[in-house]
Amino acid sequence: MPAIDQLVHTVAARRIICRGQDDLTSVPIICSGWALSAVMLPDGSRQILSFLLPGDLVSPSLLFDSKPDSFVEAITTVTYRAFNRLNLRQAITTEPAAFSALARMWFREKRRTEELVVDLGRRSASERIARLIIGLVERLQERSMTSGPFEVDFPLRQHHIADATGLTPVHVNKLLSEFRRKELIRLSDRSLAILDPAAFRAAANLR
Amino acid sequence: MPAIDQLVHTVAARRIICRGQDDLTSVPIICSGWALSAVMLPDGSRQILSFLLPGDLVSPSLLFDSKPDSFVEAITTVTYRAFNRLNLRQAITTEPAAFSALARMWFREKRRTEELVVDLGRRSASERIARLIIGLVERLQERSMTSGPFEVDFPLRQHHIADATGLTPVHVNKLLSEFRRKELIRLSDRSLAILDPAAFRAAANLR
DNA sequence: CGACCGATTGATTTTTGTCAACAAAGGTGG
DNA sequence: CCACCTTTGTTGACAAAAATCAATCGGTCG
Repeated sequence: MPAIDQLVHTVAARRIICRGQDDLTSVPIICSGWALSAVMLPDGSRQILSFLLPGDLVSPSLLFDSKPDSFVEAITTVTYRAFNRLNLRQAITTEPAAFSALARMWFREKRRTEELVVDLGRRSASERIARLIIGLVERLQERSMTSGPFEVDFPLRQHHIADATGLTPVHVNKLLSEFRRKELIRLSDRSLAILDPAAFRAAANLR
Repeated sequence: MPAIDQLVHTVAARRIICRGQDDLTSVPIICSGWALSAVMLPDGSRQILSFLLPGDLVSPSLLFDSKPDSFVEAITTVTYRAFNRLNLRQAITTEPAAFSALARMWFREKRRTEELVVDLGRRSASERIARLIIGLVERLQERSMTSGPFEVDFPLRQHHIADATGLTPVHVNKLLSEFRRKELIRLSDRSLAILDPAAFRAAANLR
């Protein structure tokens, strides 16, 4: 990744944006598109830690250090802006506002990661999938990235859902089919609609 | 939890030290004993997020905010020191050394949580248990809390291991029995020894 | 003593993964 | 534009992993 500040970069779908091992001189912020942050295991399987949407800092912790075996990959075509790492770090230590902004981001990320731990540790496969979808829809709503009341563009493949929920793609497929059969959601052609929000939240064990 | 700074508090095993909902005026640091941080689910099951050993700050994020449904519980008798939250926060924003100390703690915690995500999402039950045990032994070694080369005091009950690894106590029991049968570990009377470190690490898929 | 907690074990069920086959969609190079 | 190849989604049969249920037993603590 080039180190030039402020320049907008474009990455095609399925390409890697950065790896934990890279010594990063810049911190990317997503401008458009979806990305994922994941850990690769030696056996070839992987665990997605988070999905990154426009406005997301690519791992706040990258400000300080990198992480082994973790990487960020584009799901759709992604554009991002690279900010100078040292400059950001400087801003954080000198400006209180920047510091608390960072603290808030860290906080949100931490909370999301811990919710993921709870989901993976203590919830059923269908709960995990439903919660993942609802969480993403809520984040898209916050960004006004909706195409209808409960309808959004949804570029994830079933294997993304599998890698995020700790399941196999085949099993994800079967459970999504079941959600469709029960008319809780509609999902086709990269478009998702939650048809029965109340019932779907119930399936996710929310509210 | 009283707000008096620097005072050492004592909590009996199985008692709650603090809850996320509490508006905390102080931040506890464990002086002796083991504690756990966990999330409770409505159905009564729970997910342990981390075990706290002497020297650990009870959730660095408590410096800024609290978290719903998460709580800290004593496993053994625990003593902790309560530090004033605002003072600590002040120190962090004014002293660079304190700031980077906090950043490092945050970092370690983040890394551990993400490793937990990977374990829960992508590893088998026996790998999870072995990794949990090895991680704890390593942390105890760092603190010189060992009673032999690969031997430590180990106050966890099987249900603690179950709640940390997202398994049932019954299943944990069976897998621990298998580790014992294979003579990888010895575990009885709150004492743990890793008899065959190489084989046990292999079971954990480490190194 | 009696109640509870924790560990253990076996039988059985549920959940999830694996394997295999196939079809639709989409991109690529000729 | 077509032929080919890869990716993605789908389905069914079967296997493995883990949960559930149930019973027992030994401590520990009022």
